[in-house]
This record gives sequence, C-alpha cells and structure tokens, in this order.
Amino acid sequence: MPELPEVETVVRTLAPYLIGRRIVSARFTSRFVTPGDRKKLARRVAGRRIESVARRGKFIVVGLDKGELVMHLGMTGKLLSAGIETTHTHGVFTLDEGMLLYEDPRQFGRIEWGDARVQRLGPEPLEVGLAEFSARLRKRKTRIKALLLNQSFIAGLGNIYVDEILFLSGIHPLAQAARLSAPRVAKMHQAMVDTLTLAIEHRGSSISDYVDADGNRGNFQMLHRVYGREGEACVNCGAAIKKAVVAGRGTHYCPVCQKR
DNA sequence: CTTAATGTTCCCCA
DNA sequence: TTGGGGAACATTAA
Repeated sequence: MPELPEVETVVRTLAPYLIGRRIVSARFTSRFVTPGDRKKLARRVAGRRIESVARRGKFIVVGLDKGELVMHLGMTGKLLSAGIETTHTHGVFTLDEGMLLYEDPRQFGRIEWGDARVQRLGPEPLEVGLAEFSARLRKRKTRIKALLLNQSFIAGLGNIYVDEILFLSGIHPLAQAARLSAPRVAKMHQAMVDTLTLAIEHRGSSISDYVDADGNRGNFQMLHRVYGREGEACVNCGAAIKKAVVAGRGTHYCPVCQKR
C-alpha cells in the first residue's frame, strides 16, 4: 500500500483531523507491529496532545507535546479515522474527539516510540537537488533499481514508483548506477520529481486495497505505464512490457525503450 | 497447492 | 565496506 505518494496522502488527510487532539487512551495487540512492551507504549501516549503530523520517507511522524510516535505502514498497513475493529486491527487510539485505528493484515508495519530507522534515511526525493543526487549516485556501483529502492540512498521510493521512474527516463533497471551519463541522471531526477508530484496530485495508487485516512482510494494506478502491465503494449513503442525479478522484486519495464 | 503481493532486515558469501 | 542472493516476517488472493 504505502510508498511516498500514498503516505503523503495519508498524512495530509490525517493532519487536520489529528492536530490539537488529545489521546485519551491507546491499545496495541500485535507483537510484530508494536515490538517490545506494548502496555508501556500505551501508557506513554495516553494523555498526550498531538502537535504535528508529518511524513519522512515512508514514515509517519506524530509529534506529541512530549515525545514522538513513529509509524510505518509496511505493506498492508492502514490508518483510519473511522471504522470498526477487525481481526487485523492492531492499534486503537481513543481521542478526546474521535478515534484512530491501525489495521495491518500482514503486520509488516510498525508503531514505535521514536524509530532509529528515520535517522538513517537518505534525502527526500522532492527536495534533493540534481547536483547532490548525481554526486551520491556516482559513488554507487549497484544496479539502479536496487539503489532507488534503498531508503538510505533516497527516502520514500518503492517498487511501483521506481519502475515508473525508470520507464519515464528510459533507463533499464539493471543499469549500473555509477555508469549512467549526466544527461540520463538529469532525466531520471526530473522523472522522479514529475512522477511523485503527479502521483500525489492523484492521491496515490490503489492497487489492491490502499485507502487514505478517510477511506478514499487513490487514482494514480490508472496512469501506471509499466507497473502491473506485463504483456501489455508499451505506451511509447508498442512492444510487450516485460517482467523480471530484480533486487528481489517484480520489475516491469519496456525491453525496447529502456537501455542499460 | 503454489505463487506473488505497494516493505524491510538479516545472514551468508564474494 | 560494498554488493548480490535468498530467506524471513504474516496473511490473503488469484
């Protein structure tokens, strides 16, 4: 469910709802989503006032009057401002007005009191300039697909948007990062900014069940050019879109338009 | 029954 | 230290 555009959409729907609210009580039920002492975490957040809601990479950082609650949606996590508890509800926040539910069937997501992983994130893709982006990229010999998925290189990209960005910039997912020419890196940087900006405008991609905090789906999946289009015609050249495994992930690309 | 899924980490080996 | 491959985590849907 959650790459940068989806998490950004969740944060934008969540912020006006949460800021200024007081957490009356909280309850956590998963040893995976909330590793460690779950009751202690619930005690810590109880009584706190929510002062800010922000995104950093794919993390949601909830600023409290004392401390910080950091959430990651993993693969199937959802934060909902309304709804009923199910077997997949692993977090329940009762607010002075309203409530907040955390649902996550696969439980790859996390809710923690601060998260050291946030400190290790690379720059934000919508903030990093071309010069810095190029300089960082030139030092890395790995395949471009693996590098763009690496959160300590650039924060927030995931499998869908990496495939879309590489298609838009005409770069093969197996291309060696350090060997890309300056014009190709510039094109990729622009494709990254354009793709993420447009995806946020469309409120993210709803492939299976992603919804924002109000329960609304995104629309950007309608505009995917390669992701999920294996065997279909390339929008540029008509060739059949291919799918292979790169960096352990299903990778969609046009064998004609994307060069190594 | 098998496979793959919008993510991340860890382990082994080069 | 970097990088590749694979497995693991838990669940569902095709």
